[in-house]
Amino acid sequence: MRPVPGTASDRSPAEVARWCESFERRCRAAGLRVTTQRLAVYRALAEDGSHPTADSLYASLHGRMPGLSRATVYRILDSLERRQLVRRIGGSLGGGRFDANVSTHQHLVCRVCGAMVDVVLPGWSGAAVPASGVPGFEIERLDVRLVGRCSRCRGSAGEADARSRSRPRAPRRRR
Amino acid sequence: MRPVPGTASDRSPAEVARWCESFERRCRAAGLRVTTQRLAVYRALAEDGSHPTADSLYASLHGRMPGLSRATVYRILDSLERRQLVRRIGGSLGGGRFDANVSTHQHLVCRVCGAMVDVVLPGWSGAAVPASGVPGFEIERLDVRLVGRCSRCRGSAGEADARSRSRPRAPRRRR
DNA sequence: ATTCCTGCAAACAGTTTGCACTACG
DNA sequence: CGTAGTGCAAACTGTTTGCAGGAAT
Repeated sequence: MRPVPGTASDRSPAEVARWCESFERRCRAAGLRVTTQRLAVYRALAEDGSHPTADSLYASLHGRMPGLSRATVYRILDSLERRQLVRRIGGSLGGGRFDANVSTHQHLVCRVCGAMVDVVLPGWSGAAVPASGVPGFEIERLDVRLVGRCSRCRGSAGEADARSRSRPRAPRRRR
Repeated sequence: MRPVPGTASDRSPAEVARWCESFERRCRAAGLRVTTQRLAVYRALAEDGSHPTADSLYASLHGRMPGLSRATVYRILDSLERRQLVRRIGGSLGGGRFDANVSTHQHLVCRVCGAMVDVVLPGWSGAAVPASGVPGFEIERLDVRLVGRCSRCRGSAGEADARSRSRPRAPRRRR
């Protein structure tokens, strides 16, 4: 799979360290066993602020952990998301993406290259909205994306959107 | 593919008629040929307020139009989205979903069953936000989802989320 | 008549599963 | 030592593509 764009966005080591320190505890509290694989996947996700996909995480880990299987990465991310230890971000663009940042925040999404960065808009906490009279619906959280073009993509004339970029691919077998 | 939940939400015939009437004109204006298939796909999407997937639309059309191919539905939706005649809604839940309603609005998403309904929160126009100081990012639109549980799913104890529901499936081939 | 569009089937990409085995607790 | 977790490979779902024939302008 192609790497997720915006890979340059690494998180501050201090923040990563803080998250990883408490991870083992939070894991146990959630009734999850602390395995080498789980730790590795979580750390990789915490360090990578580009909101990588499961496959993308697998690719970056596979070098260091040759035994690691793709299915395990999917299962781990699934288990972590279920216990709210990571967050899954819906994005039509190339499968589900993940975020180790579980505190309230929004996302800036570039429609051209697909880059996605965290942003905090003060006052946009979940509590701000449920007041609006909605049917019998119980709102639990807000999912806000600010879609536009990142500084890099504003320059390049490109009107093509992310989905349409021809991606490098192995030559297609003739039929 | 399984049908998208919340299929009960049909749009008002008046609204559908209005959209369909102008569709042919808007198509030509966008440089798209007006084909039987394009009309059919658009009408089906306009009538279905449940934000169906491409596959789901194909399934509902295939009965009436036996010749229609799945690839065509995908291509049509893609072409329409590019010209902004329909809107693609990113959602981790079961692939891309589409909406014939292209006016500014938000979505209520049930995390249990995946149902998705349009909702208009006054004052949440795109213009409300870009003022917030963001780097070199040019915000073009806001993508807001209110995630929670619909009235139907609040009743049923279910804590399982939509992704985890076992879906009916043909028996798996033994290996 | 020209160009876009469609149907078909195969290829692709992303994700999930059954089963046997490993290792956490 | 019991059970959650893992590796492997195959299967499955959703989507895209090349090509040849067909329809819209």
